Amino acid sequence: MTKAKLPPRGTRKRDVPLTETGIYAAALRLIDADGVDALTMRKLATALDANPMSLYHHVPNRDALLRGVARAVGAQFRTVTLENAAWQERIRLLATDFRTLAHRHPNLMAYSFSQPDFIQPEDPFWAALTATLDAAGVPHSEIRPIAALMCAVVIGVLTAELNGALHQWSNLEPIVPADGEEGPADAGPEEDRMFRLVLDTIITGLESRLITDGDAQGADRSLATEAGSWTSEPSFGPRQPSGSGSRWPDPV
Amino acid sequence: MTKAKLPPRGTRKRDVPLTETGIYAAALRLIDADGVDALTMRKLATALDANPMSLYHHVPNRDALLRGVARAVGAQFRTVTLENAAWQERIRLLATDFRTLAHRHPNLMAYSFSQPDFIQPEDPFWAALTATLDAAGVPHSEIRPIAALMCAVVIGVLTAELNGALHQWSNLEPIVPADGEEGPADAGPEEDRMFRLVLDTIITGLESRLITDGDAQGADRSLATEAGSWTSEPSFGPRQPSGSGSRWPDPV
DNA sequence: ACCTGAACACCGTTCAAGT
DNA sequence: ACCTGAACACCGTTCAAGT
Repeated sequence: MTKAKLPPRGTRKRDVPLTETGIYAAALRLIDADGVDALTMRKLATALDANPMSLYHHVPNRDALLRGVARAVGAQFRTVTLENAAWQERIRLLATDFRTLAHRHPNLMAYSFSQPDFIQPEDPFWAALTATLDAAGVPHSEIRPIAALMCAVVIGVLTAELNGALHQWSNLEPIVPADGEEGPADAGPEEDRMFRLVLDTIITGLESRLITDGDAQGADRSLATEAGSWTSEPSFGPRQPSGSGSRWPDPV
Repeated sequence: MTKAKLPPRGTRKRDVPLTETGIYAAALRLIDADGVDALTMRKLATALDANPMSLYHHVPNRDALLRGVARAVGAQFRTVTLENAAWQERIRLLATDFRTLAHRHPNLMAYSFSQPDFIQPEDPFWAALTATLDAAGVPHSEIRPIAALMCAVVIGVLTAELNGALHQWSNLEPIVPADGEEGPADAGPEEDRMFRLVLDTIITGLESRLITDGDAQGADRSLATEAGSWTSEPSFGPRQPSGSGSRWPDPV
């Protein structure tokens, strides 16, 4: 890297030739800031201090650009390490990692979630999910449909969380304003609790189905004893993923 | 513009002044045909045989137009009649009616599902859902979060069905082609089965939670005896909503 | 009151021409 | 090989002017 060639004057943003990955990185920055719709080939070019038409030398078109950004970000996440914990915990870990990624780049993920090819058969994520369902005792013919449904469910809940629908729906039927000022506080912990609630509910539902179908080979411990109650406090719970690799973004 | 001046081709589409509802109807036709992104103020105007700028006299802008179309179509559905069946069946009915609407206008609903204000507190649908959860014995403080999560889950599954993700994910890991030609057939019945599967799973999960929390006042009958098995045939099942109002669109 | 033509400020993308 | 200016075919929307 030749540093001797100093930029002409002032803040030149790019002293290096255009690269596909560099274009993706700049696009991700713009998407994080203003959303996918606001990302424009022309605005991206000026952010890169380049001519708009130069981009087309590295990226076929805008759609391919977005796909590339989504793929690059997804690669951050698809390297989930498996452990030999109970399948319930492994599913929880996969889902919370998914959610962490959604929190990190909400604008991009809201777009990615609407793309049908967001999850690919080669993804380590898909392999981990299907392997977990297999370990749980799901019959082989049902593993892929169940995995697909779980992806759809988690994506649906995350989409509703990201666009604010979850929060708005939970607060429907506005309560009459009492004397004290009870602001709706920050949305964070309540949505944490709701996410755990869906996860627990579908896991419990899966367990029931596995047990009903005769002895399931992998589901020997019932979650009934540790099932959270309706009235469990949002501030803490026994359902925290036991720090086995799921790290949460700083509450902003 | 006098009537004597006819457009070149004889079929004049509009001999009546522009109306807000007429604009919505024409917009819905275009959306059904080509999707929301392809709906353009200019194309809509030519479809109505009007000047593009005339539309702005009845509709503030394109966003308001789309909201209006979504609201008009949603009103078709939000008049769900409640019965006094078991809460499980009532939830199934609400969900399948939702799905019927999604099948009738897939392009529009794929857009509506991404709008956070698609479900409003005044909707009969929301009232029916919360009343059903209340009847099931869900504690009052949890009714709205649970209803919100069920909406998010159903919307997630329907979105994945509409954009083909559900079908694609289910067919991941391509099977080695055996001797016989086992084509993937039509996507319809398999997705019917998957939709019932999610519904049953979350209903079973809810039942478990209700029973675990001590006696739930409304859940006296267990679904265990009628719970479908993993290997139930897709062609029929005991889970059909008993013809109590859920009508399916003609399989196209 | 309702409609309209012209115009503005944007888009994504093509293409021939530069170096 | 990489880049670029000009241009094309679209957008949503504003606005002054028509009837």
